[in-house]
Amino acid sequence: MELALSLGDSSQSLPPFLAKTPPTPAPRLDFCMALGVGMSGEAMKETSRDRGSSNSSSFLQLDLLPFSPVPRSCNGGPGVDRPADLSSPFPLPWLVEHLGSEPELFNGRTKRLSINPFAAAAEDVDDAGAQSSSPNSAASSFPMDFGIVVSGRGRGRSETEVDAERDCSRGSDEDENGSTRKKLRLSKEQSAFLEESFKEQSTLNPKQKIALAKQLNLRPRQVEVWFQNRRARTKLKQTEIDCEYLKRCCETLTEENRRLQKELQDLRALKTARPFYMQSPATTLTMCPSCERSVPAATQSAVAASKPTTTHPFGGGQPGKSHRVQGQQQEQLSSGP
DNA sequence: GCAAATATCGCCATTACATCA
DNA sequence: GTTGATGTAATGGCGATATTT
Repeated sequence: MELALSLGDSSQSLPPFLAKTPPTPAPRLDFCMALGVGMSGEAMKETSRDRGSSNSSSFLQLDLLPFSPVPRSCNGGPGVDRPADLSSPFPLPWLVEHLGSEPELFNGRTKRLSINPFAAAAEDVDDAGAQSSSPNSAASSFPMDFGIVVSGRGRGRSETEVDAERDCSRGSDEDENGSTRKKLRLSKEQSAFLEESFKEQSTLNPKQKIALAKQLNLRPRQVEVWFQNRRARTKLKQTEIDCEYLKRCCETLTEENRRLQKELQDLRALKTARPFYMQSPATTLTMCPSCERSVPAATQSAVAASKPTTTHPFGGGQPGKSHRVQGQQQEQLSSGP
């Protein structure tokens, strides 16, 4: 599954695969999301390691969040409101970029596919950002002090450097100034956009992460962490729902058990009062599927005779769901107090 | 072809911080 | 102004998987 984010007039400047969807009635500036579907989770994982299959997906364009932020730092520079992507015939450069791309070489050999596209993307993003992005730009639409710390992973950088960078981004408690990094809260717009992205897909491949981070003026690691925490919240909520459901099931079963115990007690009392009733050979009890009460087969057959289409003594339920209780209940009834 | 080493990713538990009552 | 509760960004560890050596 592919998720592409683009900023600008959703009715224009779309690649051919996006042109399938009806354009918005009136041109306007907003976020566009291109979502490639038709791929399983495993396939998606696979795709994240091999971006070459992007063009086999079908895409769906979504218009999202007209209030979504338009980081000025992502566009052509000070005073330019439209992002650079708008001028491109393909507003989803990272998507187009890998249509038919070949595995790249690193130091004379093929690098891991999971690294290369990411590296290339990071480089591209970095390149784009280098000329347009000002990490701590005061002109940013976000009331935050985030910088795009999209690193230059990829060609020309060693894996050690890449690793050190990830470790740095994952584990460091100190920023470049040596001061303890404060916890930063995402703006409502950023959270809303991430939420919309999460609704479309709960995991991101490296390129989507980069693209999303660029759109939101966040570090890719922040996007990654947000999705991880969001998945955890979803799971927790689902666990609570499941727990509640099981609790209700338990209560129902407890009540049912209580009812059956009482019924058994009644039957035993009945046996004591009318012992001849139990002298008949192997009485067959049938469980009513709707009311779940056991009834003697005599009653059942009498009713069944009048309603030949069902074995239900009360005229309801399905024959196949009736529970025939033989022997065991007979024993239970016989071994009463 | 196989095993060890390495890289990457997601999940999880936990911490740390911001916000609110 | 202080405090405790709550929400959530961020961290570190671990296992699974893929790739490289």
